[in-house]
Amino acid sequence: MSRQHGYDLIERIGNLLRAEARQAGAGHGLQPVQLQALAYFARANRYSDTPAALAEYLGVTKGTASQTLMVLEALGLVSKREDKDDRRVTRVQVTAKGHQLLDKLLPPALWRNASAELSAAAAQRIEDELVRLLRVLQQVNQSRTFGVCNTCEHFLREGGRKFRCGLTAEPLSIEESRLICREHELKTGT
Amino acid sequence: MSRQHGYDLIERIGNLLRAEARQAGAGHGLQPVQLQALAYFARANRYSDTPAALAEYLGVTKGTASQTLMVLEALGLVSKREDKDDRRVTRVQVTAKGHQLLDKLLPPALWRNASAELSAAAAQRIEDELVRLLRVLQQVNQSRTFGVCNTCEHFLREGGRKFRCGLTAEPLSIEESRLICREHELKTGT
DNA sequence: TTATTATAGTATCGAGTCGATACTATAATG
DNA sequence: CATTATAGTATCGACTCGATACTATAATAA
Repeated sequence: MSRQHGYDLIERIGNLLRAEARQAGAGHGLQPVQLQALAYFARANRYSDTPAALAEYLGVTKGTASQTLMVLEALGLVSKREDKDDRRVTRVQVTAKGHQLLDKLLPPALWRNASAELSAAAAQRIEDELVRLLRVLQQVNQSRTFGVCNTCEHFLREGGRKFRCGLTAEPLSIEESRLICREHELKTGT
Repeated sequence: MSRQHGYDLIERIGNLLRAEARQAGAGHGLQPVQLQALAYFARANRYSDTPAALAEYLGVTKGTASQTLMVLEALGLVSKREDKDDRRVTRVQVTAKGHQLLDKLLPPALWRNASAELSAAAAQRIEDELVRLLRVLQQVNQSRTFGVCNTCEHFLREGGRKFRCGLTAEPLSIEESRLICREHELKTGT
């Protein structure tokens, strides 16, 4: 019935959620971008917990990403440490305080309430279509997918509960296999 | 397959499109928000072409909306005029230059290319689910829907090609009935 | 009528985003 | 060992955006 185009719809939805995220974060002195960055590191695996990866994920320059991180660090929501092997890289962890805040703020109340209004089936349909849309966009944009490790082209099952990354050849824990990875690639033929 | 949650998906999609919109507008000295505002006025009907309506649409304060408009006016993309009946209100029109720019920039190339990759049926499925999601969000948020006039609860067909708004009692042209309206309300039982 | 209150919009300020540029430090490559 | 690439930071300027205060006009109440 509605004659709105897809792009307008996405814009509308984005505006509503952004306004909500702004309000949610404002109470704790956080901008929407900062909240997104915090959420990213809470779900990033060991190949993806760096400022450079955040910049790619958010689609901003590394300078901007660096600034965002400085704010989060000053607030005690994340901590940094130097990588042992490559002393150029900095690794970022979410602190207990950061995790606590995330649990409280994300997803925002509007989203939670909206989800409650939907049947499980309806929510699943929406999610399925969103996944399709995202994949096409990423494919066209040739951007990294930042998918979950165990859905990756490089993910190997070595029998039982043993997993390995085919790209780095390193073994992976179950927990690790559920985090998002910068090197994630869509399985061919999916 | 994917274990990402709906909210993360929306965030990802939003980031990709926002980065694209930023790039598109940057070449013409426009910020993403300014482009959105311009697009809004290009599709706003006569009840909705004011700074206050823009503020509601974008979810920002009227001060912010006013500033955004000042930029667009300085660039010659919109023009303002006083309302005849209520001298407090300002009406905003997109200039020829503004329309020209919009045609060039929106929807952004990424979206156009992605659409080209999808079958008509797949695109329709995505759009349908986006509409559902948006409606639930608006319902929960109790925000205005900003829908197209002829999908409104107040829209009246008076036989043939004659239409009328049941809220203001004014007659509507066919063209007008295709624009978005600040007073739009979802039909009950849809 | 006249006071009060509500609404539309602008002006101004400060905190923050974000891109651009330049820079340092380390690693990889020739 | 020189060159080049990469990770990250520092700094600056243009801009967003909320908060607050303000003006002008309209609607409402006394």
